[in-house]
Amino acid sequence: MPRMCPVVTGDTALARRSYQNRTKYAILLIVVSNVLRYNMVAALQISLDNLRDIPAFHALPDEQLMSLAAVMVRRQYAAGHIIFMEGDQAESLWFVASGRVKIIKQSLHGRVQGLCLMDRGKCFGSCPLFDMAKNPATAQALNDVTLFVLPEAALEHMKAHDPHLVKALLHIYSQRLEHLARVSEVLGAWTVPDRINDSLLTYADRDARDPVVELTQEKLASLSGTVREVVSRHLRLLEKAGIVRIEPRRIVILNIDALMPPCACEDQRKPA
Amino acid sequence: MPRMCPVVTGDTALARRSYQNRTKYAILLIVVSNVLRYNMVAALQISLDNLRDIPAFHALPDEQLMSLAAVMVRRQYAAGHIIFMEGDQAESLWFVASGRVKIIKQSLHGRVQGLCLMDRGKCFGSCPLFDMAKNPATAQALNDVTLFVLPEAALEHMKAHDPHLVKALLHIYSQRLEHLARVSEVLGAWTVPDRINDSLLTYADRDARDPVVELTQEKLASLSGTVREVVSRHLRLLEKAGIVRIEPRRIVILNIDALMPPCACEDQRKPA
DNA sequence: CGCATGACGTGATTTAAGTCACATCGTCAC
DNA sequence: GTGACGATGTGACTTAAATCACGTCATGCG
Repeated sequence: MPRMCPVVTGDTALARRSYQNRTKYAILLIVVSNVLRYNMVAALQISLDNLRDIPAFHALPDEQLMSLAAVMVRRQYAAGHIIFMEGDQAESLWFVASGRVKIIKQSLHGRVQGLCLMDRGKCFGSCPLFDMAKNPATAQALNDVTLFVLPEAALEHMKAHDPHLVKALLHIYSQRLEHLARVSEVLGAWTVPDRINDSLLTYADRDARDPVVELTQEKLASLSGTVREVVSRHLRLLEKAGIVRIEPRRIVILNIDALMPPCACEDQRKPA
Repeated sequence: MPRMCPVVTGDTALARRSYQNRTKYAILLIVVSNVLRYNMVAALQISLDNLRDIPAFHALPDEQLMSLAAVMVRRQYAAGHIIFMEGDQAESLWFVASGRVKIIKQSLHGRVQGLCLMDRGKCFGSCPLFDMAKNPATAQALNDVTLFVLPEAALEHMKAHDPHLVKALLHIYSQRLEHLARVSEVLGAWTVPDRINDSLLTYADRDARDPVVELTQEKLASLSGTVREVVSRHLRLLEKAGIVRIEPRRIVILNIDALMPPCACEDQRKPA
């Protein structure tokens, strides 16, 4: 049977040992991760400036920020740790202060489908906001990450007393909905190379003049719904065409226009 | 270049004439549909009983129902008509009174990826609820359909005055989010036959003892992210195995357990 | 330093699944 | 009845992309 694939993270060693037993290893890793997730490093106070860094809170008056700071908690996770799992009881709303968090779905066969990445300022963990009982997906720290946590109880209180803020959060989730719809389309209707290009664009850090994607090829593959080897080969093609430069654990985009999705360009097939 | 595919609806004739020109026909159809969508048949009053049929409104006191009935509008669309298009200005919240509506994403190449079906009682058109500017996907009448429309203005009013109802609606969208996350996983990590089975389960009408899927193979293919021929072949296999019975425009499920997703059954590969 | 480990490159092979090209049925309109 | 058209069945072919099996190259560490 086909389509078995990379395990949660860092599976090179496992892969080297055994391909047949991947499933078992996957299950194992999930269990291990479940333990790791309580392994946070610290829980400290949060300053107002910290909160102002988060777009949703940016325009809030100081008094509201202070009440938020009083109930929110700072947590840190090491790279690879599972923050919450799909199917878990939904507890709180999470904000990324630094680092990146990967939102994934894992089919029990061990295959991982990345849904999106959350970086600085983004919030995730939709569930309590919607009265959702269980998390719809898994969140994993991509690198070392600092999160601010808004516990469910506080959120409940906010829903009743601060509709304005709730509205801002809902807006964020509208984008989430849109993004997921897009992922579905891309996975269903695009070719794999197009999907890889799209992921490059989506996850590029565009601050610099040469945008950079700080991801291993493994993780890029998961976000594109494919496997490492294919990503590797496709990137090599792009590099030969002068569109990207491959560096360890990162890809530098040299010609961003060349990656633009096939929609834009009417027809990339031979015109004749 | 591969992966070109079924056009919006009823493309058999087109397909017969020309495979090469599909793209052009697809674009054409989209334009045509854009005209058709204003072609609703009637706009009539709505009774309280009509509203009570919708789960979200079920527990509402009469007075609230009456105020809803005052602002909501009934519309009817013929099979195949586009109700709204991806990218359109989001105008209102829609409820399905009868018939079924298909939510789709169309990549400009003419390929259609079905996201979900909405049947009686479901609501769609998330957007105004979230302050979303544009529709994230397209809605098309699958068969003749009657819809109740809650215009944006009324919704705006409701958001301020009836938090309880808004909460109920948000809950619906939490399920939407969950469903989309699932679609993404399924498209990215499952094999095509599994995806078809999953679609059969998802869209079966389970009221009868033998559940029935009232869909053409074409539409089933779109919902599964594949093409008609593959669906046809796979269904034939299922029929030979005694799991379904194929009838024109519908599939009768005889052994629903046999369709259950691969997750459930630990391992469907040979145990040795 | 050696060795484990994790990231990446690549050829060979396999196969799932899309594409093409017709054929077969109903049924509905005229 | 007889086209027309829409839904479906199917064989033959093609190919994108996954899998397998290694090899290379860094980096960290006892």
